[in-house]
Amino acid sequence: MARVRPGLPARGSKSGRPIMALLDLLGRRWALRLVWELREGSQTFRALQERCSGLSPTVLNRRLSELREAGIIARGEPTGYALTAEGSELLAALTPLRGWAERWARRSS
Amino acid sequence: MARVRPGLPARGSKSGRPIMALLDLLGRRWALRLVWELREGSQTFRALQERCSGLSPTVLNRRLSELREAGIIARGEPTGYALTAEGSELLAALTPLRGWAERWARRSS
DNA sequence: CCGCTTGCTACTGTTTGGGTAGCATATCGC
DNA sequence: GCGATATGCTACCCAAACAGTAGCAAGCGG
Repeated sequence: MARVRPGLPARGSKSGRPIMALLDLLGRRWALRLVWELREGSQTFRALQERCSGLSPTVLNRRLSELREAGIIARGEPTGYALTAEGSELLAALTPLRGWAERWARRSS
Repeated sequence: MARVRPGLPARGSKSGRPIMALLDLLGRRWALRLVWELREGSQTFRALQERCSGLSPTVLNRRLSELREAGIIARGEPTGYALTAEGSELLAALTPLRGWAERWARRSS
């Protein structure tokens, strides 16, 4: 399942530095996007699929498993998936990206 | 070459919202890591390869092309690659991740 | 010329992801 | 009970992405 934990060496880093593990985990397809799509609360498996334009359930389930094992997301109540407290902090650390992306759009238009 | 520009619809988003294009671009393997590895200045092609534990030149060149086309990195002087001004701002928007990753490591140990 | 570094491409396999179908469970109305 | 619907999820097979290795052309120092 290609576990990703901050203590384990990440793909491309034998040091085990947490930031490398994180960049590895978030650098997998749809991982960043999934965290982003959960910003407004819990979503069901199928809702996540639709928001990511029908990504295959295989990959969705794999990413969900990895992110759950990393403690970033968890099962929602009574259904679906949601960010954990840690996941919410990660999302907060990610929000500067939105501002940057908007400036980027203005500059390159 | 799978161009990524903020105006173009990203994989999985027909809206063309810049954040989606960015999450798509940075969600490709090694992309986040490459931006990170350039944080302390220009690096040669082969230096980047080593820092990412020998990722294949095929992929490295593809990521570099994509990131260059997106205006995030550029050719260094006289050799190598470096972050552009925009790229440096992106890196700045990414730095909160390091703090999060360190807390993450402490919590899950 | 020789040796070294530069960025980069070609080739061949393995890994990852995409696309579709379908299952088992639960919940609702009836 | 019954069907209808929604849930999370798995199996299967094929395409795309990536890894691993070799090697090339250009530039520079000697």
